[in-house]
Amino acid sequence: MSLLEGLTPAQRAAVEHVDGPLLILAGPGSGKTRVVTRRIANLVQQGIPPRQILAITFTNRAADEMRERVEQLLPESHVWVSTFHRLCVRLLRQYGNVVGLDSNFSILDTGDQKLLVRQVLSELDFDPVHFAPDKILWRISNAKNDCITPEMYQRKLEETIGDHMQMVTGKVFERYQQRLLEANSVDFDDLLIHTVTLLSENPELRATLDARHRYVLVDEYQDTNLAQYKIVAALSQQHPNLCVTGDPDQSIYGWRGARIGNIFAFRRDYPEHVVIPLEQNFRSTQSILQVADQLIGHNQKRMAKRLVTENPDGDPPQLLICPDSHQEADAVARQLRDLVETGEYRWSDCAVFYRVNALSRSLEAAFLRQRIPFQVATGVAFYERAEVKDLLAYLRLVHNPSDRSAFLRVVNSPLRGLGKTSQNRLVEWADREGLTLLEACERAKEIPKLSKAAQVKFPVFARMMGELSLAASGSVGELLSSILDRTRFLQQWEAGGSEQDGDKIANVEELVGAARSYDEHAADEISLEGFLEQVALVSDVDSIDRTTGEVTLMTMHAAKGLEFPVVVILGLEEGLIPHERSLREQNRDELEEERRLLFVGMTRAKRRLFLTQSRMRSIHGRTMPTIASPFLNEFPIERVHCDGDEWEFAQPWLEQAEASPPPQEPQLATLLPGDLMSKLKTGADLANGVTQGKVELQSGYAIGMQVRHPRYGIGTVVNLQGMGLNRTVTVRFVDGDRVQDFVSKHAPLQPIGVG
DNA sequence: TTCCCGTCGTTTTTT
DNA sequence: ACGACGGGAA
Repeated sequence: MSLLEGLTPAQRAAVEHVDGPLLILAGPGSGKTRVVTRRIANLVQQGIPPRQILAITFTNRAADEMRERVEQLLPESHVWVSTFHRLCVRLLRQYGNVVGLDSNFSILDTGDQKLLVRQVLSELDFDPVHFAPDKILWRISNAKNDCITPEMYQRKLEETIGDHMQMVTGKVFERYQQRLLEANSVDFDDLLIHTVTLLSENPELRATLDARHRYVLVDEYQDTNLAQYKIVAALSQQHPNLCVTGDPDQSIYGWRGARIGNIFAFRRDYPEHVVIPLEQNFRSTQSILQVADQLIGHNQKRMAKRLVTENPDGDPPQLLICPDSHQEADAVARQLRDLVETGEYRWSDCAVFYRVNALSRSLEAAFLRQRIPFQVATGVAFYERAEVKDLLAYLRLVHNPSDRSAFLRVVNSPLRGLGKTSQNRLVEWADREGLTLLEACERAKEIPKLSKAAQVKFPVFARMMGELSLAASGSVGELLSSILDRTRFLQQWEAGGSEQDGDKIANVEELVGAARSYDEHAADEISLEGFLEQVALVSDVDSIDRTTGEVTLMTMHAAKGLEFPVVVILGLEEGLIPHERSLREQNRDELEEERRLLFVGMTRAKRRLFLTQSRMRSIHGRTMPTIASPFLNEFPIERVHCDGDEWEFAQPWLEQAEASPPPQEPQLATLLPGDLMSKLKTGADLANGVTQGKVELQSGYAIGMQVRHPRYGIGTVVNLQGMGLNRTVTVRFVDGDRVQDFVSKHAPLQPIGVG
């Protein structure tokens, strides 16, 4: 098969590009993965050694998909496809000593991080109630994303009038970082910033890696933060064969430091670059694309760009309006069931997205009630269970004996009478003597004021840990079971026999199973490192399996990069979409990010798109009336009232608001150099030409008119609202009490006379 | 040292 | 409404 088969001219140009920097501006559904994988295959066909090609993604899922698709085109090619974080782990395992890390460093999860901040707070004598560890951690993480070191943070603090929280954060940051290094540990952000340091402070190493990875590809470039940007730049200096793909309209990670500007800066950074916009959408129907396009058109900071497709019109998107979240969930379940029962869709074709994870609950309940098979994208949940984390901490401690977080997690779990008091004495003494906690255990007798019992038990614990090793066990699975034996781990719950106890035992067994399957998979390259890395770097989205025949439930963030024939987006309400945090203090950028998020959600849909709005929603346990999302005024949509009669009360939130016209010309000229701008405008003009070709029809409906709908049968027009594009016609159908609004321009209604 | 109970805060999104 | 955390009792 030719690599160029079935491609548009733009796609073909991207696939054929070999040397030099390339920016692919890929709108949703534009066949980006297809183009990127074929381009990789083409590089190899042109004689470039696969080992010189490095593709970087954000999620494991994206990496797996890309790797698989490259393998299909080029079996046994072994192109390196990795996430940013894995890439960094790999570099740091090899060269981390330069930044003070031993190759067996541990990766802390958020729970460990929080605990560490708590410890640091207490060491520094700050009140953890007033200075919430979460918030401090958030600030530290933000600083790290911007490559700000503790010293820089402190210096900045001296120059400005920082608030109290900043001062505390500065102090905690410094000590936190020091503690991490002492424990030979890193947090997620460290993986990136240590790599940045590594590359910037070692010119020869940087040059070596630059030469080794001559062809670098970066997916979702609009979501890179400063650290990631620097890593990519460092690998593309002497050999700037850098290909980045992205779409500014799909930038949804600004809140965690992503800089949408990185994609605009590409031209500045690589003046000899080529830009290829992929604007044709192969995924969605016209009518879905139209609403998404109108929505995103309301963003001010944006490149002028239109979405075009040659796909059929399809069914118009609908807004399901429900009295409360319970009925909302039922309505969604019913809607999906209806679609599946037509035989046109399978459960696995359907997905439900929401802004916050909390919204999945009512849906899960409804799906259980109605016996609809579903899976929720929450992979981390398993690794967050206490018993699982404990066992993993044992592994971490075996692998990295200086891992303090792991030590403190397991030293008294299962309970062995080594409580807080004894632990504190141990830690204090170990710090004074400059020993690791395990070393201190062995010399427990020397610790002042330590109870007799603890003086005996600490060394016993240390001896047990000393006897555990991967070498002795042979495999991770075996190592785990010998940990289970030695610690009598399962005895904690075997006596109980309650349901929760059973769950815990089952979780432990599942982890052992995961370890054994890792052992098999890794074959002769079994390492504790490999297994721990695998579990440390999983994310929610990695757990979803498209082959199980189930409806998928996930956040809109997690949905990026996926597509489904049927998509439902829950909770189009102010405070939810857009999220209330983006509404505070008139933060326009955040509001635009919320709009992009909804845009991402909508553009996942191939054929059917449903939005929902519940008129009541309980938040923090209190049930409150909701306000419709302001975004609903930005595109026309059919409204379906999912409760029987309520519609007749002219509730203000039920009325079709005038859709506000999109602002004339998005202003982005300052961010966007002329060349790129003109190319994009051409595409936009083209798209405009297409839409302008359509003639605006007079609606031709009247109240009382009988109409026929291909799906819902015969009904009566009961209301008309709005003008022009947004003219809607409300029909009450004879069958099943259904009342529905149609955008009259698209309504598949056939007048059959006046009743 | 552990366990139980009451109080408090908590919610964005993720590698 | 729910879970985490802290304080007090066993």
